[in-house]
Amino acid sequence: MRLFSVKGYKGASIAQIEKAAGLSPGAGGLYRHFESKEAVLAAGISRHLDRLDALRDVRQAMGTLVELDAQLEATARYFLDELDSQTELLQILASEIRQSPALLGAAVNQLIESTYASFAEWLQDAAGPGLDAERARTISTIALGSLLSTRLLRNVLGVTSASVEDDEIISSWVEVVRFLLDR
Amino acid sequence: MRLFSVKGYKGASIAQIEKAAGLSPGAGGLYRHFESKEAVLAAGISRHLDRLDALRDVRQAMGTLVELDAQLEATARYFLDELDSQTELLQILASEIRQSPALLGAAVNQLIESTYASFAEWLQDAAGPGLDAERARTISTIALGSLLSTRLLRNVLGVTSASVEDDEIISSWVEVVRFLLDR
Amino acid sequence: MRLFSVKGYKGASIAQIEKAAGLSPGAGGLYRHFESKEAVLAAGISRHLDRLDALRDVRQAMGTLVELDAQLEATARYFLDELDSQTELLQILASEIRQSPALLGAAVNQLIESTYASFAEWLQDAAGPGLDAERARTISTIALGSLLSTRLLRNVLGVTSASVEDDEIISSWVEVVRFLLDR
Amino acid sequence: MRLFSVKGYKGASIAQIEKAAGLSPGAGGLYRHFESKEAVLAAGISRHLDRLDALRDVRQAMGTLVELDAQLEATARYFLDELDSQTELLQILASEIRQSPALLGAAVNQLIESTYASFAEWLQDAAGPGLDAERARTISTIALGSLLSTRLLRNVLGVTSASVEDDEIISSWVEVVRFLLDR
DNA sequence: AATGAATGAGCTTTCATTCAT
DNA sequence: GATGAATGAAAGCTCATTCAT
Repeated sequence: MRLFSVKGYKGASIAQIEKAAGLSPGAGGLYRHFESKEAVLAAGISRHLDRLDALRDVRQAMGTLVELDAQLEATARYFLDELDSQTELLQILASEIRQSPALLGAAVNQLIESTYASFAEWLQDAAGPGLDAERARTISTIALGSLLSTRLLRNVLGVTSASVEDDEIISSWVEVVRFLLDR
Repeated sequence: MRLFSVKGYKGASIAQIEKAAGLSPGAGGLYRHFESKEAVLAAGISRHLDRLDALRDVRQAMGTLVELDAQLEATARYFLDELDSQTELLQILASEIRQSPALLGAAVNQLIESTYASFAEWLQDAAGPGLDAERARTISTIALGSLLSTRLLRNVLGVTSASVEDDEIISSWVEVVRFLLDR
Repeated sequence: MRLFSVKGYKGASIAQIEKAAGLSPGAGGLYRHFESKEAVLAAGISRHLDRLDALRDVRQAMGTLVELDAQLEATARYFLDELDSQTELLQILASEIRQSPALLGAAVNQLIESTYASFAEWLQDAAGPGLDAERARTISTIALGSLLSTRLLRNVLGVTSASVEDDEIISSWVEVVRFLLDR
Repeated sequence: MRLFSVKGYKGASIAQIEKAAGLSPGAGGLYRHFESKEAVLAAGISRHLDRLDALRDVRQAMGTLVELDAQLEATARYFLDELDSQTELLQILASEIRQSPALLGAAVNQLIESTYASFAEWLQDAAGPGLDAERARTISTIALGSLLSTRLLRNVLGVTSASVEDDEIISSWVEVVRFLLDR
């Protein structure tokens, strides 16, 4: 997966993968373990997805925190950390989604959709019955999106310049979510 | 550029590019016009960048609008439209940045950095002297990031599920920026 | 011919030849003047051969000299000079003779055979009736060959090391030819 | 090496080499054994050079012969035979020396220089202290050159016409060397 | 289970040659 | 007479995949 993320699916040759796996490069030993190159990618994606169950429920980040601000801050940090730990997967998805939509489409949707939905649900719980589902969904999109964009820019698009500190982002982000909830 | 964005740099063969350009595929006619395959990409990136001057100054979207809400809404719509019109470029950047950082690095930074900086400046103008540069930069990152993420998800990562309507996003986004400015 | 001698027939492209001839490279302007690439080589060879009439008669080198030693020395110097001035042709012949034997075979034979024969005749004249044709031919081969080899080594095989001065060679060579004649 | 000598380095395609080696032409199977086309030539040259140790010491040709004439005749025949057996190498050298001077330069010098030097040393031994090194070197150049030229003409330049029999050449050549030594 | 070797297909690039302008 | 452009063919080389050992 590291090779796929760095060199792209086409750019990572079977020989390189074999070498990285401790097999003799170019000997085809990989085919004892995978049916084809595409199966290697599929298996890698699948393994990444298994680890993603965690991200699906952003709520768990809050643990036993009771204060809203603390809950939100924990959520933000957890979300950013999870995105960072999934950098390889995101890079592969961004590169190959248009070549293998069937294989990768499910992965993206699982990664993003369930996270957004989970946070929307939490928002509704936190705000009480005054917040309808659609609006909760909108707030979730805006709120998580502003965090997500920092990671997509840095980890996927390779933007290095002019980044704002995470602490700055998070403290303003907490205010914004509070504001959106209170309204 | 369409071929590069759909199939990736390695996946788009010279023969396919020639065919798409009306040349006989595989005959190398392209080399009368470009020195190498990489030069084709460089020229395409360069041409895209020339068109990006518009995006650099998000302020121009507001035109003669005087009311703050209207200004912000125009800005949001303009930003989203520009991102949509640069879909190809974003897809290529996301796919190839790790292979050709020298060639593409400038493009990403020009596209993103100048836009963020420009919006931060506008925020300072709108908020008056109470808003320092660092905080303006933070707000710009959060605000534009939440819009940007919708486009990166849809256009780059291919996320199709569960998108919220632009109108919903924008109306909440305007409120958020107002809140951040007023505080 | 310079290009052919330096890069070989295959290595010298039509575009390079056009450029060297002041035509725009790759435009095919050369085909107004020659029917094919091979015709360019043929014309070049032909032009070189026209200049070779001189070499055919080594006798002319001696001019009005009467003393045998002086005649021989003049012959040797003339022969070496001619070989040097035909370096390009020799390089091309050595490189391409096996590809275009029909085209180039005549050239080599004209260059060498007539020279050897001419010197053999002169030897017979100089030695008087005691020297039969076959032996004159043998002496010519040995004598001219020892001069020729220095040029083939240096100009065709690119041997740079350990060459003996021409003056040394020539003075011993004159002695050798005298010895062969006198016997 | 046969292909290189007949068609030249550029003219011998990888596909032809593969075919000649029993591989399926154009499949690139050769690249499992050589890094590049140039490496094939380098390996071939290197293998030829290993066999050239013999030629370096022309003295060995004389074996236990005691009579000078017999020694010289054996030397001449040995030298001519070695040159004939290195025809391929000489043809390649003559064709490609100007394209790959680094690769081939060593080969020519090893082939020629050491042979000339070795014969010069033998001449000094045979003539006694009256023959200084420079003159021995000159004689070596003239004597071996006259033999060499017959092979370069025939094997490298493809001259077919008017060759003198080896026996004729050798018998006169022995006389010449004797004369040069005795003087 | 692993490897050296092989192969069909395809890649980027070069080139001799042609041709409308 | 010269040129920009085009093209069929072929070059060197890479690679996913197969297979006997």
